[in-house]
Amino acid sequence: MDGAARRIDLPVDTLDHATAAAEAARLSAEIERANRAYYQEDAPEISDADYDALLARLAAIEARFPDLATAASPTRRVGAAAAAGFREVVHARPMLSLDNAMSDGEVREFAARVRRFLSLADDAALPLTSEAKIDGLSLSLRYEGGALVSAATRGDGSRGEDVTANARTIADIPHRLPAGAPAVLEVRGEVYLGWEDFTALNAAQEAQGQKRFVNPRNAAAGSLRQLDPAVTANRPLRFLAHGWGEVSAPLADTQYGFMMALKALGFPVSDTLVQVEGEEQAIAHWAALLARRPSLGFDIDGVVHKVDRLDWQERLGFVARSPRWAIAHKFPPEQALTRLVAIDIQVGRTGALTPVARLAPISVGGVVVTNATLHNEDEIARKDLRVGDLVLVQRAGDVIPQVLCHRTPEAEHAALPTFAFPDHCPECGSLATREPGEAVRRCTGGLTCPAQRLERLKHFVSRRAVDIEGLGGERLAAFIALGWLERPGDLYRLPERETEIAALDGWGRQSAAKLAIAIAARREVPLDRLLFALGIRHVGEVTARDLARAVGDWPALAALLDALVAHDPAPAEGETPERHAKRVGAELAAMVGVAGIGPEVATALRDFWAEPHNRETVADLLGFVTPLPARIETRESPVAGKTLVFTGTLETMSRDEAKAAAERLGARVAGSVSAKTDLVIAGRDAGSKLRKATELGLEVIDETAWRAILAAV
DNA sequence: AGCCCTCGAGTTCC
DNA sequence: CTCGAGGGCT
Repeated sequence: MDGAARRIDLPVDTLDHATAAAEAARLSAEIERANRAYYQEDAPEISDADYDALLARLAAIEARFPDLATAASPTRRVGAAAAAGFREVVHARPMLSLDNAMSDGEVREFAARVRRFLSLADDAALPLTSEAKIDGLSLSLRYEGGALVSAATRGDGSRGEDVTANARTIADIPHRLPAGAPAVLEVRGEVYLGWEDFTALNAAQEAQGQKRFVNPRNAAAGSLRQLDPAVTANRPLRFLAHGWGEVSAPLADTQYGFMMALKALGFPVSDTLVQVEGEEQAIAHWAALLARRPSLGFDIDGVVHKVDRLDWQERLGFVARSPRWAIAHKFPPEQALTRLVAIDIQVGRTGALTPVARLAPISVGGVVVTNATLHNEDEIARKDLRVGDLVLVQRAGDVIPQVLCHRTPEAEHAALPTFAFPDHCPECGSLATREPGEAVRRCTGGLTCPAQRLERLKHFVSRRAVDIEGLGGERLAAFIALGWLERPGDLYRLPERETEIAALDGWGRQSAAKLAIAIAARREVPLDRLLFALGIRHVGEVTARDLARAVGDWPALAALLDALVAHDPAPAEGETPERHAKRVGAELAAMVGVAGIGPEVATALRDFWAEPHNRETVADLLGFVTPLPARIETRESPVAGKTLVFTGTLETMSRDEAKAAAERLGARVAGSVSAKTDLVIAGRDAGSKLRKATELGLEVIDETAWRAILAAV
């Protein structure tokens, strides 16, 4: 940003035509350069604010001298593209990630899990497919009536970026499918760059005085996310299909058959794809590909094994964000030795003091690593890490660097001082303590600690919480320093200061207006997100969602919280404080009555609400924000919203499968029978739970009736 | 009481 | 992604 922001701009209306033309040319060049840095190298050279300022200045000049506004001007091209940006695409079927296996043993466990879930014998045949896992980026191609209509990146799995124009420039991707293709077909695969093409691309980049790409994966990512498809067209990107999303008519009844059908339709399919009889052959294939890795010509980071039968895939379904019927069998990660230069302490939003290793820069698996988390004080002690040590570093799952151990010669290591973990917060100086039995040491400063205050606000605006765009850590910190921001409600007061913000260093009128819009867009927030955003201890995304769905809306939640605070029984005769806390915790959990919320979480909820300061913060926030009632799944099934209990042995499906099926139908599955149970499914040899259900007069059905419910939906 | 699984919290790279 | 903790099952 050198010069750009500091340059003193003359008012546009005082410029003569020649000066304006010169400045417009200079601005255009500067914007083009920034564009290249941002889009092609994924390495922005100037801040968004500075970029906005350049663009705004150029637009102002062009507005006064329209003849300077050529068709090629960045205000046209970038402006148009930026307005559209990359459109968001909602995936018809979510794009999931895969569970990882780091060893042969974990692949065998995967196979055992699958057999158990399907109620197969331990030695039953389990046909799998196995193929190399390419280190590129996932792409979903949607064809309607045989024509490519959209191409989207994975994004967060449910929503990705529309890169259709760029995908059309990739030679491996068919624009039209032959007759006979399904009316709707979503093909998923990987976009990547081969080693030779990567080397050539970097040579070309260097020849043009541009930055080299770090690795083929980043180069492919940067190339696909070009705003100008012409640039993508010049990059030799390749594509390999490995799966599918929505399909109007099934193409086969096995994974392998489906992939062959895609091949017949013109999609490139990996020549490493094979059908195997079971996990042992899959493991052998993994070993063979590890040996072939150096001669493949492109990066792979493991092998993917999938259950071949599609009817089994369907039964297995999904857990959290990954399918139960596939596993990524990773290759051993690359390791490297480097020097531990320092250990810094970071303070998180809960006050947790986290040690971070500062490392002498070292290339591991194609990326230069300089930092790595050390988790906590015990971890440092366990590995006996000392500043000055030579340490072994690897990138776990090829992403996050970790320090494995030190490899310093003993005499040298012994001479280094042991690391003394601070007992005071490095940010605010407050005492930092450890709860008995806990691994983390926490700053006790609470909101008086500037680090905690900032981290809590960062959490509030983060994508998974309230999701206010354009507010990063630095901007938040600046607002806090100005005294404009202390608690979440203050965020909604920022738009009142729009003109003041526009005048700040690094801001412009456009960026300030954009911020005001982003904030205004979040005056209605789904209750679950809002609850998560409050940052109550132990209440993360999932718990917040479960709780919000259970209570429904904000008044109901507030009533529950009030009731928790009101529940304050005195200790019984001779009851120790620990026992008392435990008993009350259990009582609170029972009051909440939501699966997954036990004594600890219930107590955290009460403690949060018992704090007058927190209630004020929430009241202040609700002056601006309307919580949207959590939408309750009202699926068309007879068990939606009901609590089910399975008992006895099910003959045709495992307990896990039954539970997953019930949850798909919107039911909740509990472990024990109580008055809250709506329906009991009794299998063979049902015992005490069935007796209790009969005593309580609950509805009880057998497995046949249960299957009928499943079949009816 | 002990085990397994899920969830929460913190972090890295770009 | 990993580790630790909480919750629920056996």
